[in-house]
Amino acid sequence: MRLATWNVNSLKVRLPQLLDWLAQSGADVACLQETKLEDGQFPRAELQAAGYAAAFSGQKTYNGVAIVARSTLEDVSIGFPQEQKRVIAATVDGVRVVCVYCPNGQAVGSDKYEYKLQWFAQLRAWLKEELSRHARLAVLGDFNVAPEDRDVHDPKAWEGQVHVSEPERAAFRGLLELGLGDAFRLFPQPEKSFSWWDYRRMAFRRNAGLRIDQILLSEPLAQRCTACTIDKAPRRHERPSDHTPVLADVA
DNA sequence: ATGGCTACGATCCGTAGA
Repeated sequence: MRLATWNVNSLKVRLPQLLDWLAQSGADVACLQETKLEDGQFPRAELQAAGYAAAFSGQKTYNGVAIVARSTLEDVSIGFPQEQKRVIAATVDGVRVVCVYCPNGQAVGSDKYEYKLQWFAQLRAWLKEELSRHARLAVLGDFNVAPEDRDVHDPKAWEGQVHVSEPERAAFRGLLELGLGDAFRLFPQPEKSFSWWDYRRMAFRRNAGLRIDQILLSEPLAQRCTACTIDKAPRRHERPSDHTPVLADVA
């Protein structure tokens, strides 16, 4: 089973790229973030024609998450109560799939930063509950945290900044402490592997990025995980998302 | 010096992202 996550930064703009990528990547399940679409605008028919069912929770302009899958999506849940549409979960082929779009946090010390830390505490509590019911659980998404310095192109320049600050990293580790593993770090990886690059200053060409999109696997899934990779190809397209997909294979 | 892109929904600039 091939699981994937991709912050598409507007599904309306990126739908053609998503359909191409689904056909090429072999993804069985794809978690999408920043769809920026109300549910009535979700391109259900286009995805269905491509062979994917979908569960989605969206809003206009901001946020919005979706899970698309070749198999049936069962027991769909929109996660913990919230105005911002950032969490959706479904069971696919016996795997509990949780799609998250964690808050950005804007700047350390801002109201949005405090919201981000509180949000992670809520997510942790909610995931703990989900894990008690689902041994085979995967959390995929844009966590907006680079867990370690090796996930940052220039750790010195980023030191203490939002996405790498110690409280954010502690919040991320708090999720791992529930018994989840960062699939990407289960395997040897190339140095300077990132999943996001700023649109400005030719950041992608300079590989000035962050690894802020992750796939977390519960122990039974981590033991069966055979690969985890970042697919940089979509970031090279015309009009790309600033994020690129991350994939994990689970036997 | 603190911007630089991109998407969006509002107007022809502001907000947000990371």
